[in-house]
Amino acid sequence: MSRETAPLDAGQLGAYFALMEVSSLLQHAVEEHLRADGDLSYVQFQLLARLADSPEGRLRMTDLADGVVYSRSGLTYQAGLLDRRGLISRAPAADDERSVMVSLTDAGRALVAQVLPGHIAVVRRLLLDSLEKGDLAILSGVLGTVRDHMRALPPRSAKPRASRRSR
Amino acid sequence: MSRETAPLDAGQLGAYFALMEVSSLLQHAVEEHLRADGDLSYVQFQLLARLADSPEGRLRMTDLADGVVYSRSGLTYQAGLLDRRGLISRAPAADDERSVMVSLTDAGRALVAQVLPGHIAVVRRLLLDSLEKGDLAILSGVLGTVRDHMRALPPRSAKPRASRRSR
DNA sequence: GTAGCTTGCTTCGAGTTCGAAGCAACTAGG
DNA sequence: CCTAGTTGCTTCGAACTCGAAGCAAGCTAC
Repeated sequence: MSRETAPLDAGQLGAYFALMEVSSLLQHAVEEHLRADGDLSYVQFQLLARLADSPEGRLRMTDLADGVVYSRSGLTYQAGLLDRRGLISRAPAADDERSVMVSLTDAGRALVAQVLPGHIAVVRRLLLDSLEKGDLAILSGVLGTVRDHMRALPPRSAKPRASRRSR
Repeated sequence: MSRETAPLDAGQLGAYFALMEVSSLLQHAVEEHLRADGDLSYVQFQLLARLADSPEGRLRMTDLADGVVYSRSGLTYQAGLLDRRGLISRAPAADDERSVMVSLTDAGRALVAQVLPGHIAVVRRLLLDSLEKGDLAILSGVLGTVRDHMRALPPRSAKPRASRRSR
């Protein structure tokens, strides 16, 4: 049995399981709140939040999809919903006719502002309150490293269609 | 603005985002592998693995659903699929006619054994390889605490239907 | 320029998800 | 026992998700 596929020891298993379970529970809790408080799904909130966070309040579809780890077709669907509700608007990019720039509308920005406090409260209650101050720093440090590591490896949404980087 | 809803500082935000992003990326990667290697979804694998892990190789539907943070109706659906493929079997519990005991079949156990090495390899490559030995222990310790904290708070699947604890 | 590629997005179909409502088996209180 | 409440699971409908296929705009090399 190679080193790659050798069984995981208790610590490794524990970390992996705990990670997936915590994120899963947290997501469910957050989702419940967002639905009640602003009639938003978790994905929708993520999209709006990411837009609100971006310097210009607008992003290309692809960047948005990659940001939230989401399929492109799924994004088209969700963008349709958000557009219909007047929370975002879409327009072809000036420099590239193919690209669609998604912008947050005032209503969208207002909705984010409306649900954010409750959202934060949930995250605090479930995640942050059970962390010591030191733990928090460690957690974000460690997970940050992991994320960069992961992002460096596989192109998620929009993987190269034919050729790979090296061939 | 109350303490509960005050904005999160950079460290808190970083921890929260990193957590959700890492789990999301990891899940997608694992899912891809499981699909290719054993025609299983992530949920299905979790269900089988949990059964394989249980002392008797069998569990009640509800416990299974709670274990993987999944809706009861969703579990019924997935159990149907797994049953049809001969990976699990279902039978009413002896002591309570309402309960359904789910058992792993030999085929199910074999399939878990088949996909496990690859599964481990993916987890290792994406998650574990980017962790220092010390980080790993810390991560699993911290997340373990968080999980217990979360589990203690809200009854996820199967929340009280009518009355609440206090009224 | 133009043929052949790559890229950005959408459409489509099939499969999956959830919560609400429903049904049967247990349980408590009289 | 009966009645009312609770619990375990399934059914149902509506919504969401994904990847494959499709289409148009951009790029490259001749």
